[in-house]
Amino acid sequence: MTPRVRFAPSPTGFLHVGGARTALYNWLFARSSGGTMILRSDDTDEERSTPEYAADILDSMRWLGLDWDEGIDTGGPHGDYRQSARLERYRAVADRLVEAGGAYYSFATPEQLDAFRDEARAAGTAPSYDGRFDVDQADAVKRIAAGERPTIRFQVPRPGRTTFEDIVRGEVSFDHSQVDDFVILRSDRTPTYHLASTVDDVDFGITHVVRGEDLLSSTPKHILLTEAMGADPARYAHLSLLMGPDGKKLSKRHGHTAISAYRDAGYLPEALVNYLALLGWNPGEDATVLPLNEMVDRFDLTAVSKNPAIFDTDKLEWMNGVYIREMDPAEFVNQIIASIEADLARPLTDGDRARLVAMAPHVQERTKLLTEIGDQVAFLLVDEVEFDEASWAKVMTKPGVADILDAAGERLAAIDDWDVRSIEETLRGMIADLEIGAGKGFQPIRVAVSGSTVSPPLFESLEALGRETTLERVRRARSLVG
RNA sequence: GCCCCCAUCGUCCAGCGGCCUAGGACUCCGCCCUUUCAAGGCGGCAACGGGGAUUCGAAUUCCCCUGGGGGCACCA
Repeated sequence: MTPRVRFAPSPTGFLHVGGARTALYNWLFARSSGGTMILRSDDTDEERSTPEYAADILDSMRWLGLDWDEGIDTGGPHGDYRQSARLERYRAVADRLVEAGGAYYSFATPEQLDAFRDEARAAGTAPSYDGRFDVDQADAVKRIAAGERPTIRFQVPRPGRTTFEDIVRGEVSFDHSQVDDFVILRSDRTPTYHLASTVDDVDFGITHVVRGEDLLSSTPKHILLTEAMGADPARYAHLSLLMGPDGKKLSKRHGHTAISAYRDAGYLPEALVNYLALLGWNPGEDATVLPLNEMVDRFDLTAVSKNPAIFDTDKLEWMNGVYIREMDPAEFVNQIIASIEADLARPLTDGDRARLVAMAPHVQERTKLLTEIGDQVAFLLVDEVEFDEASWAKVMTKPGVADILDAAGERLAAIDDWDVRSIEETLRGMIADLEIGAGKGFQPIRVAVSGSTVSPPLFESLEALGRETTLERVRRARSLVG
């Protein structure tokens, strides 16, 4: 039997890094085992679900390069893969369970339940509801006819115990005294997560449930429900959760955790996916940077780490730099032109484009985030440079700067062919004649043309800038030096 | 409170009874290269939470403690 796995996000929020990692592990498992990847929408919470979140999840999945064989948008043999479209099915399962005696109408009030839980807690026993307020099912029909709206609860066999072999954790066991008679159908006859999710897993033939560890203690419920439906439970693999830098569960408090926020911050999907994969799995042979297709070859669900992992942006940033450097140069140019036009909110002139194209390879080498490119190349696109205060103070107030700028202006003006080679030759000749070092001789020119002590390589920058602009900027800086 | 999971450098991962004076990557710090900044090269700092037990021998097995995480809803 070929594996069938699913990623089943709830459209009550953006796709965040934790969810994306779960999706990725499901995807890697499917692709490495010749299995089927299914994308489902667990949207039974009408209140909190929104179309915007649903769209964000799809967009983010696609952006990351994670596709699916069946599911929302793509369809498949099981019809609609959104739970909101399958409500009748869940009701039918719940009703049949009541008929078969595996579930019961519950009229227990919230007050009763609260009181019971408080007492249990105080007594040091498990606060799991065991049906004690619903012993009498005989008049359930009458009460319903009279207008009461009960929930339907699953009857957990007690005493009892559910034990299963988790693929990443090994044997896990829960005593049924810890498992409450959980609600499967609410009083408004909408299904709870436990019901909808389990029914779908059974109906869709899911063989492996790969999900977050937060669902580990709900697993007995899902196994019990599956068995009550007369089906064989899937294999379960519970992934440890992702934490913030403070060791706490990753949340909005740690800043943006949405995948789309990383896209906007200038990360490459390849880098994000690579980094996420390494959070809890190691491909062996000290491999760190490896593309999705190579991960597929090496992926092994049983080798996934049990430790919770901290989402650490330092390493992600480094990896992003690696992927940027590995990018196809032409693709890099396209990316930066698009992103800079978006920043400037205007189309680039032909001259701007030419300058960017010339500079691109040198920028590509020193970029960690796509979003920082704008600053690096700003000097190529403005009419007049703005001088960074610290840079000016550091180099332009030194003695001899005026002479250096004068000499540079003079010699650069005399160049016949304005290219890197002659620019370098000229300026090196200048510092030799002036008997000064490269640092002392070149930094004033750098600040004059770029506004900062930090810039892409000098000779290449001058070439890209063009003779006129270069000379103009050297003159202006010279006049400001006094 | 009850239950479940986890425990190696600051972080992510190797290690699955002797090969460990614990390895790699990120970060950080030096040095080299160098026109700045990066990149790259070389080097360095840095960890088996504690206590028992098993064993000739434990990072590796078992138990307890401690610590961290998760769950205990008519949310998912």
